[in-house]
Amino acid sequence: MTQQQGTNNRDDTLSEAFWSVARQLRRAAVDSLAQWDISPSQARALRVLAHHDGARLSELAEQLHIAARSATEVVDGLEAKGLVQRRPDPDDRRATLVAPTGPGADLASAIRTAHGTQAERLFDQLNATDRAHLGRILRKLTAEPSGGSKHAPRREQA
Amino acid sequence: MTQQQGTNNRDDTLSEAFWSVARQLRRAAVDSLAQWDISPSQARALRVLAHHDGARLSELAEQLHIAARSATEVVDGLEAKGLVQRRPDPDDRRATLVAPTGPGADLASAIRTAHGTQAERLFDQLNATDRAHLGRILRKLTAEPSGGSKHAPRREQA
DNA sequence: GTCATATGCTGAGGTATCCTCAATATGAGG
DNA sequence: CCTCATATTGAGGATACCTCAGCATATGAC
Repeated sequence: MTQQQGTNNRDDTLSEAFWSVARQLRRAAVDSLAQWDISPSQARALRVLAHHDGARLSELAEQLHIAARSATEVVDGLEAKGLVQRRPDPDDRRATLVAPTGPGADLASAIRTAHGTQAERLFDQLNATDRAHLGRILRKLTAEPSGGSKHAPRREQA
Repeated sequence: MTQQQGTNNRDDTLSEAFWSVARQLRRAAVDSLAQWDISPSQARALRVLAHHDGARLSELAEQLHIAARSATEVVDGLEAKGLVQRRPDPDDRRATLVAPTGPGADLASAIRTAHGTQAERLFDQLNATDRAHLGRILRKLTAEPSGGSKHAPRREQA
């Protein structure tokens, strides 16, 4: 159904290209984060936590667009390294607040200072205009999934 | 303190945004490919194979920007579903040619016809201009930066 | 106060992609 | 034949996600 031909032949590679870049990005991230013995997803979580200076696991999950369970996992890793600390939320005893420790905060800024991982370097080859475009477009895409997906980490289950 | 205004650190979220979109893309792909019982990476490989109508494993790996070993794995999966077939390369007995079977080719076109998985739909919310921008930018990024290290064999262990 | 029900976290277990390292087989050139 | 490069794969692992079930707590209804 549908006959969106005409512009079809080339742009079917949009997601292909996207994946290629994603792979590169991942490799670059792994590579440059190796010196701190931290994984990309941990670094991302740490960044969020450092920025908010403490957040609930559920908030973290939401920020990262991952399932709550996955946030637990990431935080486990960070806590094991002593970079963050869990503490009970005084306002809700079900909840757990996670905040960077001293070393965690230091590492967060170290990473930030090092230009947010060399991964960002990948984007340095773009000029300002392109970076702006990319940022704008990506933000447009993240805005909303457009259409209900059953896999989304949303509580939309009957 | 040091004022880091020069390069405008607002773009420190570029890779963040990128990851978010990548995640969405993955979910959308998994979702829409589920009806054919095929995974995203298998679909990608199948597409490449259908396009070339038979390629060596190593060629496939190169096309997909993955390690040869990983290509073996993907092909294993496709072969198990009867979508592709291995056969010895008549020109080089070390090599294996992989080509889509009848059903495999059919599926490849089905997927293509269905607008290359709903994953592409994600990009439909962009107008033509933005899609063009995105495509151009992504291609610029995939064009292997000056880094030179293409995730090649690195047996560097001190 | 006591339910029912919603919410927050995590244990258990699973999937998808990718990787490196070390065989094994073959090809190519001395 | 020997040596070196190349093609594929077995073995084993890492990362980053997920769902489902279970428990603790919160909250609103009665």
